[in-house]
Amino acid sequence: MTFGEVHIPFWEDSGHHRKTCSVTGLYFWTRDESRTTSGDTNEDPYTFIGSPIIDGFSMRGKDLKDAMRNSFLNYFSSNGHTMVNPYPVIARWRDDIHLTIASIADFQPHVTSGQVPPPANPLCISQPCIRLTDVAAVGRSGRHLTTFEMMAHHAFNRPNDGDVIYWIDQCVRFCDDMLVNTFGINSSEITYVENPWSGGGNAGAALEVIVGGLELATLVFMNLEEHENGNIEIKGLKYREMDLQIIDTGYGLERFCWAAAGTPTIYEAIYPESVSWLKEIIGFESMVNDLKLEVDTSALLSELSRLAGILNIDVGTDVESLYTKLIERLDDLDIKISVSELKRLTEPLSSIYAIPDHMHALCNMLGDGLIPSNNKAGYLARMLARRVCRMKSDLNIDITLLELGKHHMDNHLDMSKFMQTEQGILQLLDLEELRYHEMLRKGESAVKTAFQEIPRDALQVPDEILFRLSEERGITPDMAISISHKLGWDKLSVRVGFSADMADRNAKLTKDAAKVKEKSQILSRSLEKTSQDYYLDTNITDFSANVIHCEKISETNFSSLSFSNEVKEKPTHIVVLDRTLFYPEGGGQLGDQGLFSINSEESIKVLDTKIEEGVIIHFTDGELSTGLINAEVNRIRRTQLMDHHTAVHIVGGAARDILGPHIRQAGSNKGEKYARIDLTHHSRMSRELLDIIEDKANEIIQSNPEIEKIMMSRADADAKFGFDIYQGGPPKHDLIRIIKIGNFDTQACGGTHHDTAGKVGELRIIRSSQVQDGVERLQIVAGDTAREHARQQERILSEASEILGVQSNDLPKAVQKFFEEWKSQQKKISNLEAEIIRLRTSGGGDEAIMRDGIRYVVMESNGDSKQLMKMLSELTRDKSKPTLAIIGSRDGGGKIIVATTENTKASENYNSVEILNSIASHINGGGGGRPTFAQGGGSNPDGIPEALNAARKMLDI
RNA sequence: GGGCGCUUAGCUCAGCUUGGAAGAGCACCUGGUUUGCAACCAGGUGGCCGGGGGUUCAAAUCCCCCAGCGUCCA
Repeated sequence: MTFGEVHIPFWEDSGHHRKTCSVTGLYFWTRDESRTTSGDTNEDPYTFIGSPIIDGFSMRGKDLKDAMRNSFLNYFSSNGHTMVNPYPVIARWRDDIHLTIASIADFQPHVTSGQVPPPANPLCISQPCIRLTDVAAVGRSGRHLTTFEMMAHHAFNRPNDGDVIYWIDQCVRFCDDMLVNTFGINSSEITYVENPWSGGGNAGAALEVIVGGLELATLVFMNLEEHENGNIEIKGLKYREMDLQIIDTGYGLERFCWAAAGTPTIYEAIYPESVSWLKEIIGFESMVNDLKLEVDTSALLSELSRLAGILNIDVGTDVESLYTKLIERLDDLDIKISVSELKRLTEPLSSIYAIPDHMHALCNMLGDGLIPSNNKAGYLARMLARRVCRMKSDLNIDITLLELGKHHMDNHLDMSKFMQTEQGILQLLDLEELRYHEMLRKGESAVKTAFQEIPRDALQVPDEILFRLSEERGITPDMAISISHKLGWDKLSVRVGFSADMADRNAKLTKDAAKVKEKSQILSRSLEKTSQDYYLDTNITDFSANVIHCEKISETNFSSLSFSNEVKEKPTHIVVLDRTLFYPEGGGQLGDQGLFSINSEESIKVLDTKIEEGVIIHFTDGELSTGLINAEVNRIRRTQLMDHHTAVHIVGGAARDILGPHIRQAGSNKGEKYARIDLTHHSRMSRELLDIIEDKANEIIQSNPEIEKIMMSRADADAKFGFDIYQGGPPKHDLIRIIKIGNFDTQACGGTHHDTAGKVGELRIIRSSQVQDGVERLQIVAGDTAREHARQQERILSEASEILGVQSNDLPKAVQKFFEEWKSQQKKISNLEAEIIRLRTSGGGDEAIMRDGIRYVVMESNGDSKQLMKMLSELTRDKSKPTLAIIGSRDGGGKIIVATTENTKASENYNSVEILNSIASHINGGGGGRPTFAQGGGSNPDGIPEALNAARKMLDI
């Protein structure tokens, strides 16, 4: 049997036949012996539109989804599966993806790798998912969505341990039974297509479940993992069997709804309220009537949806060829319509369909506490918000993003399940629309500048200009063209195929940028994991332990290491012990420092501590031989690190209490001198706000709650505290350490903490800055450092006020006064200088010589080149006095300026640049400029008189 | 995580490619015009050209570092 084939007893028991699809060549199983195609080919149009294939679901929208979901979950619950609550759509437990893209993503990588047991086995779930890869096709194809719920039943088997829940046969039996007996689907219309799946390092046989031309579900039997010595080859990669066999299924909730509703598109089945609301607002009916089409629009739409479903065209990037093909197929069906008519009908519709879908994704993301940003997951939310804003303006509707959000939440969402409040989501939507309009406003002048070289009657814009506007300013080609029409380039259009090229360009840029970072090893050989004794009692700092390994740090190894700026000396050796109290850098907390005693007199310094695969590595300034040693962690530094780490948790909790549930830690750093915490928030924080948070944090410290340190399994922690505890990053172990500070803050954290919050003493938030849009960084000092910081501030104040001879309180006023005086005096000086120049040049002075109607001025002066220029312009301004002026100054290495009065005999006879170049050698310099105005300088100021003499000689004066 | 761009007068922005006297519009002030308002005309005030370093005789302009802001892709 080759990989991918599925032979199970169920096929025979139920009268299935294995056949080859006449279109795709894939094998499929069916009860209908006369069937020739697998069901999901371009010869299998949707059969359920207008005649539903799932009975008994007459409702629409949210009610329909709820009922469908319940039926599914009930079926599996009553068949031995434990129902598991859905996970957030923001995949914070993973560091490889931002969004939950499938139900199995909930259990990756910890459960699928076998490291952590599943929360239940077998289980069923309906997981909201967001996939943005086909975002451009949403609304156009009739079936694409960015947000959907993946209903699933999962089983995790360990056949080697004799622990098998169920495998392929039972899985298909469940599926078939449910489709036929719960959803009333005609059994002869179901096909199971053998189409093996591989991706993300795993692979397995799989069946696509197709009914009525629509793929309702996929059943994946994941039992292979990528391995260099694997004996199974799939698509050029080698795989081997895993210990774990995973039933990974996915049933599209929305597709079930569509199949039950039989509406022209999937959007009408799940978002009927939004679709009709938007249609009403833009007056869709009268718009259609105005088109005076010969055909019935509802029939046309159904036809379009059927066709889009089977046309194998990338709807996202190649809209034009989709239209061309649609017209051809419609013509075959005797529906006569032109491309422009079809577009006028479907373009507004595609937006009407896409808006509720996008709002659904957006509300779900924001509901999970995401803050829109210009980076990472936050950017995805912003992109969706901006797509909606754009569609809104294409439709020319006068409704805010906030109103759309309100309408969507009222009709399609159960807000009680979200962490963010409805008010909070609305505020974020409002902010996003403001930012969008700000971008548009700036975009207008950007287009004006970018297009200034393009003739007004041009038909097209160079690609590069459009690429750059899009990448740097967020102005899509369509937007750029529409702005340009307003500005007077009324014949411009986007060239056909441009968006496809832009997608290619992005793909190429991404590919070029993808560099694999090599993870370098610190240790030259593998060692036993070190016993992490610092967790036993964070207050003990003296201990003895056995040295089990010591090596010199090679130059190449050193260059791949990075140390914090608190590591002042260059380490020479690394030392590994069997047990240690030294905390290794991790979770944003810097590594411990201290001493290793060789004997009662000699010791070496521990400069930093890191961890690699469970082995704790001490970086020292000397060598140790194996055997027992005494060691001591720098107690003052450790205490300070604990002050800072505990303070960071407290500030996070205080900020969440004051600003709302969307406040999350996006990163942190705790050193000896200060700590910082990055918090997700949509706006900049004022000093007043920081003060409020600071007060709250100090209140928490004063109330002195106990700091609990709880060890528990990953599954228990997830169940008890939810995913908010993983603020420091995705968890990497099965056993998790929870730090719980009263009721103020609970986090999974490996750092060292005090036993009670009061030990921190006091904390100050000394400044805030923005790391990226939507992330605010707070700098914190706590404990002794807080006091030291206050002292330093006072020193700065008193020193500054001493210089000005005022009291500290009067400092701002005094500085203001001095600054203003300084400015006005600068002004006065420059006016006086101008006056001097006028006086020196008005009369022509002794330096002036008249000859042949030209005034020659050759003189030395004071001042920098700016002042000289002023002088020269005074001298050569008057056209009635043709002048050649040469002025030199010893300022700044020597300056010479040569000028002639423009359009006069002087400028005709003399070239300033030539004169300058011929005399500049005397000051070891050079220069240049225009023929009537040249300036230069050099490095030999004392050469000025010689240079001027040379000029006089040359001019013969 | 990877790019790209922007920062110039109180505001909105040109100028940077190719180094050589800091610009426009709006706002503001003065004068003119007008019954008044709006508008208009003439003149004027207002700039560490984000910060720091470098190259150069000379940097808003070229190079490097930092900061703030924006934007695209994953």
